[in-house]
Amino acid sequence: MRRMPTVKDVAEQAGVSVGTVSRVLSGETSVKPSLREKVNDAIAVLGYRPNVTARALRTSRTEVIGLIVPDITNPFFAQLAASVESAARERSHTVMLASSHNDPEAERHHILAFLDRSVCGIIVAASSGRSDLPLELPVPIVSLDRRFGNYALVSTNHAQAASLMAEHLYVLGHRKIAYIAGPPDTEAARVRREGFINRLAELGKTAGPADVTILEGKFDYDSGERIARELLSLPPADRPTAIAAASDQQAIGALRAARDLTIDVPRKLSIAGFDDIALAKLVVPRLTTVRQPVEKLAARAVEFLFDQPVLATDEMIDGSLVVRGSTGPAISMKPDEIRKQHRKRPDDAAANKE
Amino acid sequence: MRRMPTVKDVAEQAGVSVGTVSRVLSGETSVKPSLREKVNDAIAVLGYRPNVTARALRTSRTEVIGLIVPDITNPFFAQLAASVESAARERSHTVMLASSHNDPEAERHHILAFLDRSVCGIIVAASSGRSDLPLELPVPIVSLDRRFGNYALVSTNHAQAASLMAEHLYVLGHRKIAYIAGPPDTEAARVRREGFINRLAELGKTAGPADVTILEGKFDYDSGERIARELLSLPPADRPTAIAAASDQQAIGALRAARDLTIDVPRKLSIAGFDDIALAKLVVPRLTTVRQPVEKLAARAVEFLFDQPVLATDEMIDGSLVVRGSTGPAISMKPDEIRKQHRKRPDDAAANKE
DNA sequence: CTGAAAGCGCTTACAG
DNA sequence: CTGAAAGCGCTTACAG
Repeated sequence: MRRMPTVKDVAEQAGVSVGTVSRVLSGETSVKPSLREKVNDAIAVLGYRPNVTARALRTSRTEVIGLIVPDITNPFFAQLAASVESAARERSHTVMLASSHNDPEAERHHILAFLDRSVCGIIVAASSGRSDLPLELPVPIVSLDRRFGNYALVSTNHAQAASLMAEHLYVLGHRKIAYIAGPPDTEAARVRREGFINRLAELGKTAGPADVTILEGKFDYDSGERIARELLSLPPADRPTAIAAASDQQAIGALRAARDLTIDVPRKLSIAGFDDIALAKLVVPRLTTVRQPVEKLAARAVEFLFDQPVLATDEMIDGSLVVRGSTGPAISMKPDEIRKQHRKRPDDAAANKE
Repeated sequence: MRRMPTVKDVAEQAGVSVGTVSRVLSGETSVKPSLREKVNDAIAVLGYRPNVTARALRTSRTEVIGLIVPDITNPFFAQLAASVESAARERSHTVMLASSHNDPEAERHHILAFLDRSVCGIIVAASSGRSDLPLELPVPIVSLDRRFGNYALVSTNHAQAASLMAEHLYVLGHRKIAYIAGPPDTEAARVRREGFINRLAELGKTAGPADVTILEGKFDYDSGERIARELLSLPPADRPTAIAAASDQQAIGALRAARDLTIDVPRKLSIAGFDDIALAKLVVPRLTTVRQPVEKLAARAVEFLFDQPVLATDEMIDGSLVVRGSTGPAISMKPDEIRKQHRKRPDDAAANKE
């Protein structure tokens, strides 16, 4: 519990003024090498570490980035948080992480708390609720994955990514498809959903229309399981042959439901997710999904904070299809029909992994 | 980007001195009600928010708790982090979260960064590597789940919890058991492992010894999958009838391996985990595991910071067995034998869930 | 009960 | 190139 050494201590030890100490600390080139050396020695001897609080007060600038995610318990956001931290570290910035528990009130609270601590920028993956901040912010802010207020958004190209999945299922011969959407008050959920059905509609003109049912839920396991259970308790003739979900968690929940009802995936039912969380390749069968470019997203969001406010435009990064074991040909289709379909879109395979 | 109002602005607006403003802010009772009201009005009018940086500099005290976890991407720690945040919020404290990526160097770095920001206390779930901090800390620090240095530890009673699992498997008739341990440089891994084999040894004296093989891995999915794959590629006669893992992630990896080798769980092989992460009940079959009392752990760790340094003794909280579908009777055992075993420990059922 | 003043540890014009 | 001094926004003895 000793008192920490200050610039004053260092100055005394080195026989210079505090101004000089401060200058070598900030790397000013104008300091005479002999003094610089003395100061550095003193710093080493005393084990001096600058007081960032004092520095922040003086300069009203810190090297910490505030990050808010809707739910740190969601593996996608955990991954995103880890990636943001890495990206920040590369610029030798620290990140303060807060979880809003999908509560706009908590979100607002955290933003204010960050501001109180004079973070140098804020990245927020918005909660589902309608959120807006009245006051003008003194620091750059950017939305990540889910738009917050009207701030610029760095996200996966959800429409493109979702269309990849629509295509995949259509080409496999599915014509009766259920889509488990995310909460409609999130932009990502809306865009994914539109991307999915629009592509399906387009394709419908080429090789026969597909029938798609949309069910809304949250992004979590439980929603997926509950909704899939409902869908699958329909008489077999009315059931979809494929279920696409707006998140891997939902898809894994759906997998669980199919399993409980002893419906064979992918033989009788295809299930696909969105995100490509670590778990996707561990479930049985392994989950076909769309990969979000998490590291790139995180890196761009961090860069955004530094580049502001020159560019304030949204940025989208393409997702990629990852085909694994949970999707397969539609049951009603004969093998040669499938082959025919596939020939129509030979580039599909390029996007696959594993 | 407006200048934020300060105590001085509030003082002017209210027609009092800054000292008085500060006093009403800190809730001092000595302020005359009429002045207090004026000040509160001024605060409201200006939308004043105290500058926590200045306050921290002056008092060298903040209301933020630093939390370091080895890997935020691990669902157990994500859950732990969320719980710590809740507990902190109840005391109107904020938490700064950092992930060490299991790197003692990063861990050290983060602790110093926290200290630089004068957090009021630090909770650390230690990385696997040998970690120690030379300097005396100016704030209380407590280990959570995994001991850091020599600091007091709040953790699940790993020995008790692991013994619960040993018992469960033994009673089911398993006599050839593999244990996937965690990294031996973590205390939790060592204690779980000892708790498991000790209890098995004890039971061995009552109804015949059990043969247990120990394999070491990390706590993650991949380790579990890799180790299980090795184990299960032995000739059937040499295979264990049950695999217990030191984490749910390992167990889920093992489940995956069993599935790939088309070994029926729990018919031919029982698999059990440790933690009870959200996912445990979603895998197929649902995972039998030991639940760690995450909320209680988090709450105690936070309290610890406030009570320090009066008590500096370790605190352990019991875990509980959660029996689901991934464990069953050993294949070699006849049903009536199992029933007999179960009668010996009728209290076992009380711990079960679902 | 309240105001004036010192000081937390820095940084940064301003002189020299 | 370097030192002395002001000041960031608070809190808290110290007077009165």
